[in-house]
Amino acid sequence: MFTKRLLRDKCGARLEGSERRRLEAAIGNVETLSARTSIGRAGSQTCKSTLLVEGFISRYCDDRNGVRQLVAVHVPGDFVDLHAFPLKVLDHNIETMTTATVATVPHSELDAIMRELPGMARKLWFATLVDAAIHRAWIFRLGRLDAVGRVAHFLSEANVRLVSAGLSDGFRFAFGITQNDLAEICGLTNVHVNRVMRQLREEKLCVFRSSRVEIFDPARLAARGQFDPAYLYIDTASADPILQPSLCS
Amino acid sequence: MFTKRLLRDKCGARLEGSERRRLEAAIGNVETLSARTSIGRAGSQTCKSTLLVEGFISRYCDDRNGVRQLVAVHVPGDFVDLHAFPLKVLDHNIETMTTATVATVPHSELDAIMRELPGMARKLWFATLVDAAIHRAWIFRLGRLDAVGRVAHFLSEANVRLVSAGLSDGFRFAFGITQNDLAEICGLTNVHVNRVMRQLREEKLCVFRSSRVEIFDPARLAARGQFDPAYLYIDTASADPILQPSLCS
DNA sequence: CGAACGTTTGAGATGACTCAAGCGTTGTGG
DNA sequence: CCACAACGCTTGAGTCATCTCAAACGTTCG
Repeated sequence: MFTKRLLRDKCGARLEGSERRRLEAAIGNVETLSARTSIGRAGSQTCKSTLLVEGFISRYCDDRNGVRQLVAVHVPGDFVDLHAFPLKVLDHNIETMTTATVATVPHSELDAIMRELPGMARKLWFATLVDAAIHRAWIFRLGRLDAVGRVAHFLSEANVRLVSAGLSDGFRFAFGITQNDLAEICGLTNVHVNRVMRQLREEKLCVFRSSRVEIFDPARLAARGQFDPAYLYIDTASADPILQPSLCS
Repeated sequence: MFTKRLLRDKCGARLEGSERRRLEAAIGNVETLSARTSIGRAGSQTCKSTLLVEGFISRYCDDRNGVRQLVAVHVPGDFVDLHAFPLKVLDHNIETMTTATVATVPHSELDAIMRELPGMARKLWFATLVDAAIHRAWIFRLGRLDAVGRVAHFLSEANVRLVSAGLSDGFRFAFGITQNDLAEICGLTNVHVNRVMRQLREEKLCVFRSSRVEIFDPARLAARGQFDPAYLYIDTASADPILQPSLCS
């Protein structure tokens, strides 16, 4: 089943079996896209939303000179552009960061789901609000942390989200992005990200090599980035305890 | 009527008369708070949401040393913490920036409204997604603009939002915040904000004096901050054309 | 009138940037 | 299977934007 991570821990409550089945039935098509494929452009109208099954997807704004600032990174299980369901018009661009498998859900199906399953409206709304909470954490990261702190904060966030998705054991995970992507996430230059990575390596906090992140000390990394996972609204009660170590005490 | 600006231009469609009446009927109490009064704390549970009638309210995160990063500023008509309705737990703090009049809506009333008026769920959801779009613009501002650009971008945003609320004529508006607030919004120090304001004054873009902002050239200010109002999702068709000049061509 | 608060200015320190070059890895076509 | 191109990573040197610390000034309000 290609949607086994579907919205896991992202709705404030587990999806009921019937809800998950209905959502999966709503999927129009599933396809695998190569890295750096555009999925949506700022200003464009849209009548479908995208579930990320595998890989990573970014949302970003271009500045006047074409320099990017990422505003979100999505992990498998995320409803990448569910906000486009009410908004209809995108205010930013969406692109695969890696090879990615995506499932498409027509907005007409979402309308039907909201009519048929009264609890789903609240759960889908919740999922978009978690995205907003992550946006707030990114604002904090850019506004108040230095370069090392920003990268430490982002990698801590990625780790917790990937643990929740079942794609990290809490210490290492596959992450096929580049130092340049990290720069566009953290509001830095790729040159400086490189120096930051060296520092994180020398301080024995983490390494990022050949598309894999290894975190030697999640608690110290989180402390360096002032990371507190509360904003991710992961329901620790419903989550598999083995996959939910206390990373940030 | 203290809620005449209620959610104006924030729902993707105008509120119907019946919807506005129902929402006003849901208001529990209205009170005027002095500046710097806390309305909600990170980590706290909440069972009501706040409509801002008059004044300004901030949402912010504290860093380890108690330094603030604002993640949102609300203008009259905003549903300040509507996101707390689905989320229930706050991930940040909320505080008045100025003397402010607020109306409180219990979540039980919002539940009732969503049952009674089927169109409202979508409109309230929309309003929270506009907040998220503003968050994204703030991420862009912090990640990719220099100090002058950040302040120019924020003041351009404030101007357009206040025009929409009927509180700016497109060139000047009352804004009872301090340079230190501006610093906490733009991820700068108050000393540097002061130098930025001098530069904006010398370049004849805008002045901020005795709690009033005057923008001499909205288009040039917007250009300096790479500001494009599309992310505010203001429905220009339904807005009063006199209050919606083309500020950022 | 005095206290509290916000604004303004200066001088020196520093974190991140720019530009430039070299190195390592990966994938591909001859 | 090698060679080369493309891409990403690494390092250095010099510059610049913003920060820190410190002090003085202006304004508001009780």
